[in-house]
Amino acid sequence: LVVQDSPLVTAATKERVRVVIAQLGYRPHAAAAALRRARSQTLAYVTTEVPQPALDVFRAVLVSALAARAQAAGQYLLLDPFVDEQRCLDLLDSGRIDGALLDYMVSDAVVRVLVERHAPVVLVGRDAGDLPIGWVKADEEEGAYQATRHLLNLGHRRVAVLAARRQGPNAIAEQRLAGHRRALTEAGIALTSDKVLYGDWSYESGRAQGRQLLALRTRPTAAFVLSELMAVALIQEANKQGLRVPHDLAVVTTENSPWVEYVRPRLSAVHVPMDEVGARATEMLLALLAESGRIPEGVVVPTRFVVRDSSDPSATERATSAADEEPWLAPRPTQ
Amino acid sequence: LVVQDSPLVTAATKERVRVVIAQLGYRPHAAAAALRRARSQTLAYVTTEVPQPALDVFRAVLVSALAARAQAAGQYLLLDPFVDEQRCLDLLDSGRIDGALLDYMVSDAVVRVLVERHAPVVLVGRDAGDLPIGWVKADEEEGAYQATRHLLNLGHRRVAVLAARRQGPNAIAEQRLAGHRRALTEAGIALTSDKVLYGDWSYESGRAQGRQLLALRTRPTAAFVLSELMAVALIQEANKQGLRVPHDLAVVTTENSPWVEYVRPRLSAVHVPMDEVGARATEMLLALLAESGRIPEGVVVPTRFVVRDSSDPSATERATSAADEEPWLAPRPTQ
DNA sequence: TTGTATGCGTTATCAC
DNA sequence: GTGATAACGCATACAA
Repeated sequence: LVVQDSPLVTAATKERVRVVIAQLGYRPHAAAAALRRARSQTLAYVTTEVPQPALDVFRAVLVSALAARAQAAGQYLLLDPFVDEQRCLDLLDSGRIDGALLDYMVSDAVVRVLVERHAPVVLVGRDAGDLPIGWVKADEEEGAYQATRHLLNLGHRRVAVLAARRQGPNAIAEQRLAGHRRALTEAGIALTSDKVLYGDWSYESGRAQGRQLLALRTRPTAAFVLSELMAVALIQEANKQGLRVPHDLAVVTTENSPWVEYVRPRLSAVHVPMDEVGARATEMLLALLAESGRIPEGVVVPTRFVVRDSSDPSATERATSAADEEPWLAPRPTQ
Repeated sequence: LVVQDSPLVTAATKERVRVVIAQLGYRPHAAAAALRRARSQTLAYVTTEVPQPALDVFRAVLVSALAARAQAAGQYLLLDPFVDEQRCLDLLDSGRIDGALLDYMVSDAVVRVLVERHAPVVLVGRDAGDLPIGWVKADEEEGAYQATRHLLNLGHRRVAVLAARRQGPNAIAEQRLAGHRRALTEAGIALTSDKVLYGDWSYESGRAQGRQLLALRTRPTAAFVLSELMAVALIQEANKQGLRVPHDLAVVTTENSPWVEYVRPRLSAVHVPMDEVGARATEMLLALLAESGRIPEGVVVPTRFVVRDSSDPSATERATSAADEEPWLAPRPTQ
C-alpha cells in the first residue's frame, strides 16, 4: 500500500499516491506496523530511579546523546527509570521496544536475566565482566592514571585519595582507584590505606573527609578526588584552614559538569565523554538489532586529563597572566 | 482472555489463569494491545534539540519528574528531541503516543498546529497566551519580584540587572524582568534601560557584561542576575576588581542547579521547582486523556526566594558563626 | 507493474 | 460466568 516508497514502481504512480496521501491526511499507524513487522522502532534507556537528577549531569549528557543518536537512526527513545524490576523485564519482552540500553546502575541480577533470554541489550557506562553481552564504558582507569601521573610529575609524593564506596553495580570508584594505584606503583609508591578516605560522593561528605584528609599526620601535598563535588568541598575545607590550592595542596579530580571551569580555582580534572559513550552504545545496539548473530563486544572510550588551576601553580600563573585572570578564592600571595 | 484482571470472574478461575500464564511464560504484546485499544500507554516529552545538556539542569530535573510521574500512572515516556518539525507532528498522530508534553522551547508554529488538531498536549514551562491548551509554568515573575524586594529591603537603591535575550518562544527572561520591574516600581524606582545589561546566559557573557555593569557611572550596589551562571561570572569579575560580595555588591539570581550552595559565596537565588512543574504537567495530561472534553487550564507553580550569602552580609555573618563556616573567595574583612 | 487476501495478538462484543 | 469471533491497520506473499 504505502510501503511502495522504494522498489520498482512507476514514478507517476508514486506521485499519484503521494497526492492522495496528502489529501486524505493519511498517517501510518505505528502500532499496526509494529505488530506486523514485529519491530517497534523504539529503543529504551533503562535505569534505576535517579535520586538527585540535578547533580547527575553525567546522565543528562548521556541521555541527550542516546536520544540524538537514536533519532538519527529513525528510532525513538523510551525512558524507563524503573522502580519495580518486574516492570523492567516486562518492558523488554512486551514488544514495545526493539532493544535496550542498560544504565550502569541496573543490578547484575536484572542483567543476568536479560542475558539468559538473549535480549538485545547493551550495557552503557560499565563493562560486563564475563557475561556475553555488549558494553561501552569510558576509560576511567586510564583517566585516573593520567591524573595521578600529573601529580607525580609535579613532584608530589604524599598524595591522598578522597574516594567513595561503590554504589550498586557501579564499579567506577574501583576503576579510578586502580588507575591511581597503577601510577603510584610505577613511581615506586605504595598506596597505603591510611591515604584513602571514603566519602559518599556528596558535598557534605567531601567536607567531612576533606577535614580528615588535611589532619593526616603528615599532611599530603596533593589529593586525588573521585568527584568534582567532593573536590570543591575539599578545597573549601583547605581554604578554611588557610591553605591555598594549588600552592599548599594540589587537587585533581574527575569531571561531571562544566562547573569545573566556573569554580575558582578551576579544577584539573579527567574529562569523561559520556556523549561519546552514549553514541557508541546506541550504535552498538543498532548493529546488534540489524545483525542478530553478532558477537558481543566491549568498547572502551578514551578519557583525557585536563590540567587547570587546582593542581599546577605554574600553569595557574601562566594562565592568569595570559588571560588577565585572577584566582577567585585563594588569598593572593601578595595580599 | 487475559483482560480478566478486573471484572466479575471467579477468584478460583483467576488463579488458574495466573498459573497458566506463569507456566507458559506468556507476555502480552504491547503493539497488538495498542492497535486494538487505540491506546499506547505512552506519553512523549517533546523538545527541540538541546545544545548544552550539561548546563541544562532544569531540563534534567524536569525529565526525571516526568518519567517518574508517568511511570506511576502506568505510562511510558518517550523522548523526542526533534530536529525536523515534521517528525514531531508525525509522532503525534502516528498513534505511537497518547499525548505529549511540549517543552517551552518548542516553537509557537508547532504548538499552533497541534492546537488546531486538538492534539492531547500540555505545555510545560510556559504559558499558552490565548491558545486553548493546557500549560504549567513556574511563577518566575513572582520569584524575581521577591528577589528584588529582598534587595530593596536591605536598603539597596542602585540595582542593576544582568539579563538575557529570549531564546525562541521562551519568555522566561521577560517574566523575570517584569517581576523585577514590579518590585522597583512599588518602591518608586524606575527601571531605566542603562541599568539593564544583556548577556546570552553563558558564563563568558556574564563576565563581559559583568565588567560593563561594574563600570557604570554610578556603580550599582546590587545586581539581579537572570541565571546563576552569569551570577557566578559577575561575582568573579567583581572579585577581580577587588570588590567583595555581598559587602560591596549584593547579588541575587535564579537557581538552576545545586551549585548555588557549593559556590562561595553561596548564591541567594530564586528556587524554581521544575520537578513540581513536571509532575503537575504530567497529571494535567493524564487528566486530559482520561476526560477528553476537559477545558484547558493553566497552572502556575509557586517559586521561592532563598537568601544565602551573596546578598546579605548580616545573614552571612550569622550563618558563618553558626555553621563555623568561612567565605570561600572573598577576602575576609579582618584579613 | 498493480491489486487483493491473509495474519500479526489483542480486546470487545455477543451468543452460550 | 464462559467460550467463540470479528476487527484494529499494516506488511507480505501471491495472483492477476
